[in-house]
Amino acid sequence: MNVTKALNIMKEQGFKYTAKRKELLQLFSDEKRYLTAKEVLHSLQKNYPGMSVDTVYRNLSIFEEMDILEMTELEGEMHFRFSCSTTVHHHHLICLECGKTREIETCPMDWLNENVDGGFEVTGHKFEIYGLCSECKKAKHKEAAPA
Amino acid sequence: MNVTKALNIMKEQGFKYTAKRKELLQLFSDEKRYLTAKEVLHSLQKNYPGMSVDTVYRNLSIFEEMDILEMTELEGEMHFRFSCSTTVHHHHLICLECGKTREIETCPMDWLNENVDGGFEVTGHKFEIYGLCSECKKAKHKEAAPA
DNA sequence: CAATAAATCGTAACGATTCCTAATTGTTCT
DNA sequence: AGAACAATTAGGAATCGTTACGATTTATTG
Repeated sequence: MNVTKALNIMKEQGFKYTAKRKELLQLFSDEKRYLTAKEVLHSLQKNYPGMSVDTVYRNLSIFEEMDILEMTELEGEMHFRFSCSTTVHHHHLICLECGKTREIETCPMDWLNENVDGGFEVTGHKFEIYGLCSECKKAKHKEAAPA
Repeated sequence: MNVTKALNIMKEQGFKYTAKRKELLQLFSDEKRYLTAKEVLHSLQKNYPGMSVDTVYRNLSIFEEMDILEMTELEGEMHFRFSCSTTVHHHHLICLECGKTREIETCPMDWLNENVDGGFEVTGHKFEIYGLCSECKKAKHKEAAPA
């Protein structure tokens, strides 16, 4: 996903172009990681001091419906990121410190689909691996054992 | 897990016996499915009209720390259930309508552990399959197409 | 049964998210 | 370019789940 592509999808779906929407998309293009609504708000308020929470939530929500953004819930808070470039189904390793992700292409459902039936209708699944990326791990160690 | 065992663990850890705690555990023993804090509160308020939210959350929380309850977050809300009898690591099929679950013993991490490293420190993972159990599926269809 | 610490109630506070209305802005059509 | 229309927005209030608090009650221990 990229800003231009996202703006096109937006137009096709009949949404209006606004500078704020473009900036929001640009933010996700720059920060390739999961962001909270609050992080998005604070970032955009640098250029648009009057920006309201409502605007952020509404736009995050419509972009997610258009599959421009991916959403997941981490530690009681919604997190958003640009949809991955790969169109194939995938999962993520997620750094709980900075929100950075790494893709995994294997999906556990491939192994299970056969055995699951038995009257249960599968409508979705979630597979996420949590931890610390190498950068945040280093930072933690430094902070724990200061010279 | 069962009520007696849970009460014993509670005692061992130095917590006091109260009628409310026993009733809360009994509820989870009867309802073998994920319940929200609100559902627990409403159920207990039948016998204890003055029951406060604080008490429910506090107890759910300590029981979860003692591994008497399992917790997961579904649709923005915490859900609790009695810990499964099997002590081995497992995952769940979860009915989003009624909270009933079915266990899966295969864990996707078994396949991935080898390939994941690369500086990423894994601290946890989540694998859940969502859908409708056979009972809720029937109920939905009836409701959708009334005679 | 008295002493003590834990548990509870009732309510207030909290943070994330949603909802509302009037004012503003982008788009379309001429 | 300008008028008309619908979509978007700001600002703040409302809601929801959850946590925090001081005062009171209760379980435990000796």
